[in-house]
Amino acid sequence: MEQAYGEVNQLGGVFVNGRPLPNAIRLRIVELAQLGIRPCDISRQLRVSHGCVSKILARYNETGSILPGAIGGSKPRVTTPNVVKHIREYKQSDPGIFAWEIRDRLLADNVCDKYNVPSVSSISRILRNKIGNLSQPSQYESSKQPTSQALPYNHIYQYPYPNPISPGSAKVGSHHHGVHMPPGHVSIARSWPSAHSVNNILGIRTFMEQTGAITSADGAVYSPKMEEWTSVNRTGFPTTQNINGIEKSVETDIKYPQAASSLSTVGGFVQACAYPSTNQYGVYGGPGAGYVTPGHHWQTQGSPLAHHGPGVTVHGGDMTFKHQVREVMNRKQSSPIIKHQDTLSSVHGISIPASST
DNA sequence: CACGTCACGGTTGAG
DNA sequence: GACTCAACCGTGACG
Repeated sequence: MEQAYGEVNQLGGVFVNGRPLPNAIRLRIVELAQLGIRPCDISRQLRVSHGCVSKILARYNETGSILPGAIGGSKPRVTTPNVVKHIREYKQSDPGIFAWEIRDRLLADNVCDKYNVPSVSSISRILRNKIGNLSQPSQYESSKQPTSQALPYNHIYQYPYPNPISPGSAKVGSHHHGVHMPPGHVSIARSWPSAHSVNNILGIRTFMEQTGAITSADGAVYSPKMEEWTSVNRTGFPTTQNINGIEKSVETDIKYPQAASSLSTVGGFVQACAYPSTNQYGVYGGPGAGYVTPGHHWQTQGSPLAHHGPGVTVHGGDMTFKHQVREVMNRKQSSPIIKHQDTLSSVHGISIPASST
């Protein structure tokens, strides 16, 4: 498996079908764009299809994240037992109620929020399938926990991005000026899992990422496998609350040798990524490097990245770092929401482990 | 020519 | 443990 090297696209770039580009590349795309380089040129330079460049940039502009979305898994269901219960209640109290009215009520009663409220069609289905016969006395004895409901995931789900931290603020301003803005500060990627993942792990992930990236960069010392970031992807979200999750993820292995290698410099940037790029097999690894810098160094411009932020050049101590990271995470955990500042600082921290300490 | 969009074939991971 | 299914991916092509 590990050998599963990718395919080569028309531009000569290597990619793995079905898998996201390495964060390093994604990052690079964003950075170059911020430097004013046109997407078509970025595409050629990095040898990534323009469709992909377009997509990544669009997402970045929209969410502030360079990270790929959460792949696989199931989206948490919105039709939790509690929601169904409420629907049933509404229907019982008003048999003629319309699905859309139920939807509104769910929102009004805070049974759901706009992010997890079932669609009208879902409600209709529920009415049809689960509540077909209203007559049936719900033995759900009422219950009243209006909001809190048992939505295991819900709460998580709730704020896809609402987190101020993220996308909104950050991203927006940033992209145009390549200035000091970290291209991708942390932010959440998409709305669902990702969001969560980030959510608590925000800092964490960020870290990991960096770690990862960096690590890989250094490759030298350790053989870093980016397992770290691995599952973070979505795993994070359910697990979120605990490092456990993380730890867990860590366990999962992934080999992502050095996708980021060339980007070593980018290290700092990685922060951009709210969370790891899922697992990318070594696939990119081998070729990766090559692929990243296929012919020419994209660093053409004098490695913009490098200049970029805070001490970008970090690749500090891989593993070591990891550990640190973990710890940090622990700490960070408390403050799931790390504003970029924090993030940044952390970033700095990266270069200067001190922060973590 | 640049770029947004989307079908396609693919992977992933929760359930 | 195999399977399902919905989510995401990047490419490549179209407009």
